[in-house]
Amino acid sequence: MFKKVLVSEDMDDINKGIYNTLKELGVQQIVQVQYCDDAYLKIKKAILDNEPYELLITDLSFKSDHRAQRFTSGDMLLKSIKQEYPDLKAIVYSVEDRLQRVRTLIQDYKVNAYVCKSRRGLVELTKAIQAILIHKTYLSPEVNNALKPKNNLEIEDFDIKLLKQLSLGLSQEEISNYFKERHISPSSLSSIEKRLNKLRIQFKANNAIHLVSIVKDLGLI
Amino acid sequence: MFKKVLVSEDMDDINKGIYNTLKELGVQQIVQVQYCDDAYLKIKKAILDNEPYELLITDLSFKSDHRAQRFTSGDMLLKSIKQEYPDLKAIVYSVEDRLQRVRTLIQDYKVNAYVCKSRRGLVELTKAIQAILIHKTYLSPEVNNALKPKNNLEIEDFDIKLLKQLSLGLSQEEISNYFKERHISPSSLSSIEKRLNKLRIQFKANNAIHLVSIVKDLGLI
DNA sequence: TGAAGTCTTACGGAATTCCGTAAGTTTTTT
DNA sequence: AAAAAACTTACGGAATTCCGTAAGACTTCA
Repeated sequence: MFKKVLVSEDMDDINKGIYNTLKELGVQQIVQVQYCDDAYLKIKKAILDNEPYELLITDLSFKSDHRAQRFTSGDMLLKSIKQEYPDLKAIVYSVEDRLQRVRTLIQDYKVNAYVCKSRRGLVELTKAIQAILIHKTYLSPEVNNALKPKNNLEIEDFDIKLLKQLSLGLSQEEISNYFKERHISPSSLSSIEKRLNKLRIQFKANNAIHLVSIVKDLGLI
Repeated sequence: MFKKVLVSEDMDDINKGIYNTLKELGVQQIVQVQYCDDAYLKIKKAILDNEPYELLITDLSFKSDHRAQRFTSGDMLLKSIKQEYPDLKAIVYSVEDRLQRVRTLIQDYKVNAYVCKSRRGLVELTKAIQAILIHKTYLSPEVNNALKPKNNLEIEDFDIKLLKQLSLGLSQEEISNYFKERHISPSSLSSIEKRLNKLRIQFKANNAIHLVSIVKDLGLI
């Protein structure tokens, strides 16, 4: 378990929750700040003192007040920190769930986990920490599909249905009608084509026959 | 076991073998004739006497001699007999192994078994009799595929190769070239098409995709 | 809200498959 | 050796699939 953790979060009550969670996880040294600038300075200082933080947990949005700040948001803090100290693990803990923002943080800033503040937020935070301990990134369920569309195969239930009917000998037009009858969307011939084309690319199949052959071997249908 | 059996066969030594075999099987009454005409008359007579034969075993080819005959071959005899008395069981016991002739006898004349005279001919004959007793038709191994091409799968090595390449994503034209390179015949696009069409019909597949799906499920490829 | 992105649908042309017909070859049968 | 059957190949048109473009609806983003 991490020994020294920095928490950057301006809301007192939330800070309390995080603190308790970290204590329960066995974190010995927990430092909390309410401004991003403070977080930045503490991280710098700790490194100079040769007692670096192992993990940063930060919110994204901070209420602005009379104090003028260099970093007004968690994004900016993370960008700088991760550039200077790529090895420092970082978790975003925020209500923000816009997928593109999540994507930027994970892919560009190399944040290690993204946890949405929600009813189960602290549980998710625990999972995130445990994931990072074994060098994995973690996304709470609300934003779990932020990365998938780009990289991975996002084989939906729909795709399985589609491939299944295809393997049963229906033509693309018949599948279209089949879906229309059952009010499964999308159902147009054009969409069927498009989806199959996507699947062909994903599975590196030369044609529909090859595609069905591959997914049968994979046990998908 | 059959009680009353008629054997129509013009070679003495073979007659002897059949006789012994039938005796061993427990057939009580065995009548042997050397002309098809005699066989026909005996069958007629027995029915009139209300003591009909239960089984006819006949050769196909008979040496012609001075006696003019109405039926010069077993085929003709069987055709007439089966037309008049469809219930009388009949076994052809012949050296003939041309598949088409076998097919005609079984499918058109409704002969119950076809046994090739060979080294193991009498063993096969025994099997045939036992099969007929449980109302099954029997074909000795030499001609066992006489019926299969029509009904069943006569899946050749070629077909497997073809289906395999198809499942690997090659177009029919690519398969054609693939076969040409490897001197596998037939290799023309037209032949590939024709063969696949035959396979589709055999496996009741709607299209090539369906076909590959089916043969994969069957474990053929 | 306006802009950007995604999803669904439509359309058209090229490529491929599907299917019947038929000619030329080879094998089988008589 | 001639006839019949089966096999291979070719050809042409219809149907289907493949593939790029694009418009309209909806969602997400700033």
